[in-house]
Amino acid sequence: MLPKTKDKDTLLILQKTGLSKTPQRIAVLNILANTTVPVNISGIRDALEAKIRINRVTIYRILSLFKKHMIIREIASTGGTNYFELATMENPVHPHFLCRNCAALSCLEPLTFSQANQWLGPDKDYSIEHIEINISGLCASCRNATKLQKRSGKV
Amino acid sequence: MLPKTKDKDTLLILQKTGLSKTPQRIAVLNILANTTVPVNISGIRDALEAKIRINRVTIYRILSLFKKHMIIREIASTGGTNYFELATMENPVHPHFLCRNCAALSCLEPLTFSQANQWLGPDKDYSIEHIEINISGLCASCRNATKLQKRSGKV
DNA sequence: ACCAAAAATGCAACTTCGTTGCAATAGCTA
DNA sequence: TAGCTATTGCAACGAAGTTGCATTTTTGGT
Repeated sequence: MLPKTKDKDTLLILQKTGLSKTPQRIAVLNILANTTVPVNISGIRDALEAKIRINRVTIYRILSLFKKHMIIREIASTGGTNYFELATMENPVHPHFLCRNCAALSCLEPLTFSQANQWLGPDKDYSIEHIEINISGLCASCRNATKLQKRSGKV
Repeated sequence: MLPKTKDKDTLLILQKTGLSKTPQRIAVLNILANTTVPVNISGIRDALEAKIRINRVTIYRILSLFKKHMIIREIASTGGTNYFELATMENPVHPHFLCRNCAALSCLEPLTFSQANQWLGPDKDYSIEHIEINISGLCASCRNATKLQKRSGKV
């Protein structure tokens, strides 16, 4: 994942995004910036517990705010617990590896599809058992609906 | 997804897997076999409501049983609601498209990584905004731990 | 530095989700 | 069909996530 980020940098992220610099937001962002692996909500709560008094509702609100502003990415995983990671230019979208035994989620090297073939080569340090590809965006009908709305001036 | 499956076929699936043919299991399997898109739990509950009296706990148990026996696959999606689809040889692992507007999940053609490059070509019927790749299996340390356990005869 | 407006947080309550233990019921085999 | 075993239903529980509202904190202008 990312190299360790200084607290100063996380303040900059908030500033650039135009979000107010509250202690809670800084704390959450610091956790995401200084972890080597993506963290899920309970991991974030645990990490915060030692550092700051924060309501669990606030964590949810901060995470969805960060996600909305694309400061962080959410990583889906079967079983319901999703993970979060910092979304910076130095940390582009990349595959993840979820161990079915210890449930640890680790980051793999970013790869283009053309690289993927050779990348999925012989002996990697994981036993790959399942590859899941999820693509999202707008389906045809929603895209058309959006266009129509724009034409007619609706929001 | 799959072509419509006859009720007879779903009975065969249970039989081949060695699971008892209860009305509840047949009903759940029929829903998964006769949908054109993957369904999430609430979709399954809605579809079942009209057909059979079934406890919600039973649905969870049946789904995890089916998953354990690899009759179905679980598809992760950000936001927490996961989807399920039939896992047959005619329906191999394939990418999915999640519309961020209507939340409909549809199936894309199965593709090898080497095909992916050209497949992600110019005008598709989706606006692709995000590609998520999740790979799972065993990480190095868990794999080694498993080996050690096997050697020493532990389960 | 201070003050007012706006924004963010905390709190309480609520809904939904998923799980577990146990009793009742239904499926399977002889 | 009788009896054993597996499955389902039920009740209860804990965790997850959301919402409305009161309180506190940021922010920006003076």
